Amino acid sequence: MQSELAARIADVARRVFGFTELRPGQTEAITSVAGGSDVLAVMSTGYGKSAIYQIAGHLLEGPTVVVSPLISLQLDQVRHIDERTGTNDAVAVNSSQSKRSNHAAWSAVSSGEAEFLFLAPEQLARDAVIDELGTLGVGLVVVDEAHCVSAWGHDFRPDYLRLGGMIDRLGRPPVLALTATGSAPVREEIVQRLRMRDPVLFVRGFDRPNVHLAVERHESEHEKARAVLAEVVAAPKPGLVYVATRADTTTTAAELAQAGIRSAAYHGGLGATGRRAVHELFQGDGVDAVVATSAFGMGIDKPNVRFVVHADITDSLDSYYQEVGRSGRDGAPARATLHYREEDLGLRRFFAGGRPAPSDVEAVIRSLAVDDPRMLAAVAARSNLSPRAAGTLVNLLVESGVATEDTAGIALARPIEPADAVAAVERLADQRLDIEESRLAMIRSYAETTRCRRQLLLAYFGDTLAEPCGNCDTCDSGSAYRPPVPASPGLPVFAKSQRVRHSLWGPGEIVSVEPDRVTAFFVTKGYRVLSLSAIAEHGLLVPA
DNA sequence: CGCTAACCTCGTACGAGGTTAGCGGTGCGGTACT
Repeated sequence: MQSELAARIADVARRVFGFTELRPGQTEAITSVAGGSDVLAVMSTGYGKSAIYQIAGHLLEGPTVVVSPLISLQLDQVRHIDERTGTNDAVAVNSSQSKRSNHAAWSAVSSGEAEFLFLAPEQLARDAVIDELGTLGVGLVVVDEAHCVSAWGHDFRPDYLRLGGMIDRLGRPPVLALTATGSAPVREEIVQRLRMRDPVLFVRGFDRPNVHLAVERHESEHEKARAVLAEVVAAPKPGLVYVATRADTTTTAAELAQAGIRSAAYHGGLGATGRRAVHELFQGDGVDAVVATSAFGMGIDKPNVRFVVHADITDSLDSYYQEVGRSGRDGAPARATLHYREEDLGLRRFFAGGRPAPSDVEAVIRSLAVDDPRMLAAVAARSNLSPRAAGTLVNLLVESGVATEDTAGIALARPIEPADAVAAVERLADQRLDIEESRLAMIRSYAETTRCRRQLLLAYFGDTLAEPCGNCDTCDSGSAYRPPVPASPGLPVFAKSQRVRHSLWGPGEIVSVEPDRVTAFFVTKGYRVLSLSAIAEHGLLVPA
């Protein structure tokens, strides 16, 4: 039975896609998906995540829906699959295409000509799309770049948080979630939001030992800018420079050009044409450096990126490692340097947002007290809010238990005073701010540590590196090799991934263990570092 | 939260120093216009 499936996998891989060999992890993941299990695969870009759903999709009855965050990414994937198979095996439906193309795509899927349908979550949120898919009997739902669920769902693209309900409405076919990065809390949130059932977890190709890690600390903005320029001028090319604002992409790119570096600026405001032009320049080695906001990167699979320089700190180690992961994919030496000023954390705090306006919460509550229909669009219209703002608030209300959402729409869980709803939403928003602040604290500890950076980074992602890596600045300077604080006898013992309970912060999970302290992630508080002696003294933390 | 530009105040009566308002990321979809 098992070998029969293995033979079918090998057959589809070779016959349909021309793959002669699959990598470790790929076959296992395909086997799990084809056997009907939910799967979360955390694999670096270039490892071959796409092959998993391409082969599994063909093994399962019914079309495969691929949820993908960017239209440009969807079109790349469609082209890629169609070129490999030499057929119209993949299609996309989105707002960038004409009605006619979208109609043709639907026809190709319903006739069975196309196996793969690429959609953004906003498409899947439309009733007409769900209804159409319902008649087709979707065999597999793939959520590509699944970390977007946690990174974007809460405020930026609220439909990401609603994917779980949408998949329910499709009759719960197997779900395959794919991402290149995922700390334990991010993985957990993906599983929970997508309502995955007993998911099988695959983690492969995460560490990039060839990428040298370093942090340079600066006092003044001016000094930092000069150091960034000097580093990029001297570095082997090509590479990426990440900055925090759109304005900085332009000024830094101009300064690099002045220094004789072929460079281009990139940010979300450029428009589709400008963005494509920079992508193509970079991909074809037409520039030495792209200076970009976080908009640049998803879908980039360029092997020879020699450096990723951060002129500003990111909002989390998750984002940082994702951006760093764009370097050194060919295995040759590459450099990742973070230029750090404590003051730069302020902008990240601002981006983390604040509490929603009480009047907006009240408007949504009042709109839910009115008669049907209570679909999101109607709620948005009645509360005089944009669909996005309304979606964010509805997500908060549902999560705080004030409202419920099912296929019939959104409703109040019970009658509630608007002021009480405001208070409930504010509690949740504050909790989220606490968590964001704690994620910031974790990248700050990466920036400020004197121990091995890679050990700290991998520990954050739940990986253990027994010895200092030998390829980061703290290893170069020797500070990483300073003998660790010896464990004192009589201190409590915790293990990585262990479930715990804190007397104030409730349930959590141990992220990493050091001789004198542990880092844990608490659902309501985010990351906290606790000293073992304090735990012993006050009995604050116990196994759950 | 922190930076910057623009304005204000004080006084060495034109330049230094203080105060404050505005701004800052990620993309989908649909609509209105050329």
